Amino acid sequence: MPELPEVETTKRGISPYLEQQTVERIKIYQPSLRWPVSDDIMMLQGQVIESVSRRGKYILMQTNMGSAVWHLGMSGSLRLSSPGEELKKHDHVQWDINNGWSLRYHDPRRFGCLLFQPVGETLSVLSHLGVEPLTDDFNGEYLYRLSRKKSQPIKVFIMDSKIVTGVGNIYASESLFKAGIHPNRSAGRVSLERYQILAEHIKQVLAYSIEQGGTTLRDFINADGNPGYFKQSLNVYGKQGQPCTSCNAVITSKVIGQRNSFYCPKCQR
DNA sequence: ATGCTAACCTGCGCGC
DNA sequence: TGCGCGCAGGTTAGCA
Repeated sequence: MPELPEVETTKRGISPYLEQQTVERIKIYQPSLRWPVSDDIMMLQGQVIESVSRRGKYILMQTNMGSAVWHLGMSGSLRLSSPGEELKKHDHVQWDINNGWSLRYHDPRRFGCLLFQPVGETLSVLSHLGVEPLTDDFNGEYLYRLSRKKSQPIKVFIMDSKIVTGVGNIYASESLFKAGIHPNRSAGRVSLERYQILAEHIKQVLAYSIEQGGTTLRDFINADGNPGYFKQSLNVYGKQGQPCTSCNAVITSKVIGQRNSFYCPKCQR
């Protein structure tokens, strides 16, 4: 489920119920996530959540005793539950909040994580991240500069979190389609002009999806977590065998950098 | 330094 | 209905 827009939507949905509230109790039902949930996380019990923020696809909850760093992996979700709600299969972590709500982490595949970050430290998973795609630091010049002499496919390049964080498999395919760039083209052989166009499309597609996700915010607490908002605006993702919306050529799928990739062989060069 | 692969897991949909 | 297979929105560690 989670690409950057879903993570941002989650953050916006839960933060009003968490910020300036006290974490009364933390329950770990399944510590075996991508990395084991450290006992240190228990230090956050009794602490006030000063802020909830997002970095790439990570959600950070800051207190005076340190921060929780969450990642939703492929199948994770963070949502609020009310006291009576029974625990579901794959609910791995629960934080009881002093306002009566509980924060639940649910993740069938357990590719996500909950890490403890001490005050004054930055975990390596965060310190290695590249720029945020929705800031001015992310632009065509930036991509052009970092891609020189890189022979890897451009799709792999823009999905590299050390370069730019938060561009997942769906939006990589979609933005390359909009920019008319073949996903297999060498990153080092794309012009500045085309990188400028690509950067704009990445920003647009992410911002648009966040906007769409925002429409489900009002029922976020009880949301089943699958708004499906992006489905109708997809041009190539999952559309192999179907005609291109622009030129009618057949959309192709191909594994690039271990991930299935979708593109129009005619529009994208 | 850089680049590629394997690995972590469960659920779902499809073909037989 | 049931079973086996392939595939899935992510990302790091580790090896070549």
